[in-house]
Amino acid sequence: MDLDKSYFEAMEAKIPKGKVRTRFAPSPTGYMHVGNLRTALYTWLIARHAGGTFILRIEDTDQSRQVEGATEVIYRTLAECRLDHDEGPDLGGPVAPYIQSQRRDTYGKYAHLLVEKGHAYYCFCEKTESEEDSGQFGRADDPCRDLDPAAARARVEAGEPYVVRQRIPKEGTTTFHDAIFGDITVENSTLDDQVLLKRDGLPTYNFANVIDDHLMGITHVVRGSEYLSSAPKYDLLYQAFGWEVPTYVHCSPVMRDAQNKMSKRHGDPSYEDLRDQGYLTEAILNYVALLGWSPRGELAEREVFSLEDLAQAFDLGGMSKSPAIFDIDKLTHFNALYLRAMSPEDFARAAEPYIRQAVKNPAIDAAQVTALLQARCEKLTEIPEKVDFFEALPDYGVELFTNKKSKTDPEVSKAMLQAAIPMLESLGEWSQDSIHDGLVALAESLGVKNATLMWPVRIAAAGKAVTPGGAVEICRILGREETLRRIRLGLDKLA
RNA sequence: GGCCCGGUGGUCAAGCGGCUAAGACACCGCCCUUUCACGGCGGUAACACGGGUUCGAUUCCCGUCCGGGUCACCA
Repeated sequence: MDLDKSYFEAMEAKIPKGKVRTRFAPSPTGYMHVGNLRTALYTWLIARHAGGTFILRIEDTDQSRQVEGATEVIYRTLAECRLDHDEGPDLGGPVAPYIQSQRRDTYGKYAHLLVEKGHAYYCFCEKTESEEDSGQFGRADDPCRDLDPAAARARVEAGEPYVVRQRIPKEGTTTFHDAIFGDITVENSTLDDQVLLKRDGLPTYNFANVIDDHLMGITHVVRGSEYLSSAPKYDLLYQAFGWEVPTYVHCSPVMRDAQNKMSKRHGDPSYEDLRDQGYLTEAILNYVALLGWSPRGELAEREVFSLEDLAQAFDLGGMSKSPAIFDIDKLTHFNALYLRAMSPEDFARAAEPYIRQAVKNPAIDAAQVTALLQARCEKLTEIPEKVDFFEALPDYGVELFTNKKSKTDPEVSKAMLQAAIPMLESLGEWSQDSIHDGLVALAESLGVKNATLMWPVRIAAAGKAVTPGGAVEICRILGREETLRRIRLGLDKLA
């Protein structure tokens, strides 16, 4: 083993100091689920709130689980969500490389260093079945633990396969601190001599994490609470190296229901799935931020936060210890809020493609349609089905002409439509106001309520019971000719 | 099963020894109205249970129950 002191000194020298540094460290699975996104968001928020540095690190130490195009999904998602990183595989940085598979030598060196220090040992056992039959204790009494160091080193140098295991004290307790869970103390006897360096020379997740977080100068380690129980072993590792322990921030999981986490396996949506379902990135981030974190003090009642607002308001004290169930209805509500908050121009730009998906006829003015839609849709993807009647009159039944509230039935409707035709034909200009005034005046002269006339006109014009906009808007958009054609068609049905 | 963590309405949650226990989503009414929405107003609905500590517990402690996590040469 060459334990070149200067190597470690050089590594230490590169570590940036004095600023908050956080890292999002996904393993490339090709799927960015909501829990992942939330972890990335919180990690980013901690950095930005403090004016610190946000780092992207790819954890690909599992040779058997590589997924094609997986890192692209990560880059894409972070970029779309505007969770920009300052250092990473693509950008480089002072502590490059940022891909674990490219840091292999480093882990090996530190593993051997730890053996040298006596806090780890070489293990030549085939597999770890001994844990099974060691009774009460989850930990094996690994025979290699007490091998003579010199003898063990000789076997390693002779090329015998080995793993490096952490030497956990048999006695005593270890207490570690988490920013949201507080102090947690465990008996060392419940901790096992975990593998640090695998037989293939690559580090385990736990080891690589500690090494990288230290060497990259990470000050806040944000991760899922499933790592809570391995955290004491991390502290022991930091102690063994004589390193400063970073602040741990363990996040409770995002659940699909009371007992299951969100997962790809269950078909739960990833960020990109949600986006494809018509959810706005800002709405997703806003909602996800509030799943497990809530503002406190005077902000306690506020729910709408832009990314910038979040960066300013975010604090670890507002984080929840218990799991949160993902509620698509509430996300939908946020989406509707964001849709309505858009300027009419922005909304029109976003909505037009969806309108054109259903309405090809260039005579239909998409801009006029979007104006009707803004207060009426929760997701952009529901637009096509709402506006398809502009393209083609649906085949509808006469029962639609019956509405008890506006006192209309087929008989009344027939009279209304018959009266409407000459009026609409003689209208000077075809505008919102002229149609509206004409119809209202007609209702008055006929001695009926506006609704009694409007209902059949709208039904005849649209061919469906529920429409965005009323009779006037629909007629205006359809144009005089098409409106009259549809009303005559309605009359045919009523004949 | 051992160890660790958690437990306020269906959901997200505020609360951090004294409150008629916020707010939001969903749901249900009413108003507005040219259908549906939007908007406005109102309503149903919660401190898991049992012991302590205390003048006083949702809040602090213990136990029970329930839920989650973890016990890999996966992350």
